[in-house]
Amino acid sequence: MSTESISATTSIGEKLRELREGKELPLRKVSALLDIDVAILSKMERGERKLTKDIILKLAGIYGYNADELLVLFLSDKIMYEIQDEDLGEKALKVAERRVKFLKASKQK
Amino acid sequence: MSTESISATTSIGEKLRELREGKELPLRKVSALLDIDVAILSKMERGERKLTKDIILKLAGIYGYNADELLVLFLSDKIMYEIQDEDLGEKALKVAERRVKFLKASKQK
DNA sequence: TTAAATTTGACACTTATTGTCAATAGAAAA
DNA sequence: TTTTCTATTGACAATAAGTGTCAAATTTAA
Repeated sequence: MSTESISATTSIGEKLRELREGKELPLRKVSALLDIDVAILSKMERGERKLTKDIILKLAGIYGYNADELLVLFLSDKIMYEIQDEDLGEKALKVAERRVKFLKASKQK
Repeated sequence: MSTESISATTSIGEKLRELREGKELPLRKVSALLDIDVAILSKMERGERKLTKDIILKLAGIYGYNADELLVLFLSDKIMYEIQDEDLGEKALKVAERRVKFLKASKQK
């Protein structure tokens, strides 16, 4: 999966809302499928409640959308939250990349 | 500040411990300067308690060490925590980078 | 205006995080 | 070894943060 197609401006919540509206499904129906309160799903789509990997995977199934792309968006949201308005955010991302690559290289033996 | 010199294997806690031991300062003295319990500082260095930006800045002052480098390490630790063992971590980092760059470009007008 | 959909806020509940402290363990010096 | 300094551990209560549930209020569409 490439990441180039993923928007730089859309959060995971917004994306999920777009997908739901694209399928013309009301919160009511989707929340029933997920077996959660309609208020919670509403808040998740608007970023007021935390999403979980589990919910994302279920929604990918419901909307017939690529799960990995949603998970990448989800993870990048969490990353964005950590670096927020920090000036050093970009540098921290570069260091994290180096560390991830290092870990990956360490694991494959 | 460049990030190339920052280790891919050292966490912020380990780094702070190295710095403290390099200066041969006991936890007791440093925690007194920070006005926190010695147990908390011990746990922070070993990653059992969360560090804060505030503490990091104070420690940079105490150890006479570059604050930005420590903050980058601190932020990258938090990022690493979010992506943990996720296969998609690296892709999420790339998306986050694009988003940060986009935000930066939006702000400068 | 009705009806459906969504949002909002209050609530009780659980879980996480916090600072404080004392006991334990470890290391180094005497 | 005994003493002393240092560091770690775990328990505790207090606070903060996150959770699901619900009903009322608002918005949207028919």
